[in-house]
Amino acid sequence: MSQDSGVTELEQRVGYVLKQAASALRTAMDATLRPLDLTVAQYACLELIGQRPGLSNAELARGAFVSRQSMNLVVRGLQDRGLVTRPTTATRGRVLPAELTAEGRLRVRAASRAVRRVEQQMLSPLASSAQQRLREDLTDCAAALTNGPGR
Amino acid sequence: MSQDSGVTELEQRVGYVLKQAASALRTAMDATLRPLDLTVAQYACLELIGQRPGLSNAELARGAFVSRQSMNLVVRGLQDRGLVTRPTTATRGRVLPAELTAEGRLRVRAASRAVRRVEQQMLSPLASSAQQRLREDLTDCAAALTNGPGR
DNA sequence: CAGATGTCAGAAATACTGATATGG
DNA sequence: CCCATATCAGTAGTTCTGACATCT
Repeated sequence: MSQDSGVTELEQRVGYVLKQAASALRTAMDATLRPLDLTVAQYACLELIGQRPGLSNAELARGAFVSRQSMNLVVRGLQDRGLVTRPTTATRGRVLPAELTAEGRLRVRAASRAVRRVEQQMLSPLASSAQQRLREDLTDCAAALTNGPGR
Repeated sequence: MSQDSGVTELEQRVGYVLKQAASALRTAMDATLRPLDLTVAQYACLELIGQRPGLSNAELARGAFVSRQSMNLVVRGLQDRGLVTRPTTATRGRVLPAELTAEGRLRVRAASRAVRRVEQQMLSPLASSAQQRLREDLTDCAAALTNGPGR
């Protein structure tokens, strides 16, 4: 390591390794969820609804990092498959809070177990303390980009 | 924190925070590169060619985590803008190795500086040693998913 | 022959933009 | 009035799938 002259190997760039890890995780999740007839977006939607019942479509979209339009299609598909219910009329304001059906709860439990296995495989080279630290550091990094540009 | 019964908060899931960080980085890079008239895919392509001249289109695609078809469109666009050159006939096999033009080198240098600032902002809450550790851990995590499922 | 590559075409999912309407 | 929401429509960029030819 000479003097950090500004030339950084691609594999040493945080952005690159972050993208690499996220891409690998995405591929692994796709493969794991395919036998369960769920896409990653559908799984994320189900998991969100299961953990925070009553979320609006816009909140689901933000939580799953997709557009409102895409999430709208996802929720409709899950409704058609009987995994999600949404009231037809708004009880408060314009929000139509989504909830899991009984089958939806079964499905998300199975999917969650499968995804958890993938996450554990990804974390397998790290010690338990390093795993926890990784979660915290990634959270801090995301917050540093979202909140504090000039603030 | 009671007993870790298998119910994990969404914000504690590695997959979620990883996606969160990657998504925030993507958004920040988009905003940073827009004034330079570059998309993230175009920047990744230029950076790859700059650091490893002579890469084939398929190698570029793998390196940028996109499909060969998408990378093909990206390279063509960069060729039309005079940032990239590719021989019309293959000198060896079927590969048409891409290289940066003089203007391409200028453009990628400016873009690289801008992206590096974003990366530094993302890493700002972390100490120097923690930054290096994060890079290594992410690399290990990606490798754990790519290489070693059952093999 | 197997394997990697470059290329083309169609289908599908997603995102972006703009517009409209409703409710706080 | 301002803002967030839900929804619809059109456009565009990306991926996936399959296919074919070329070269090692």
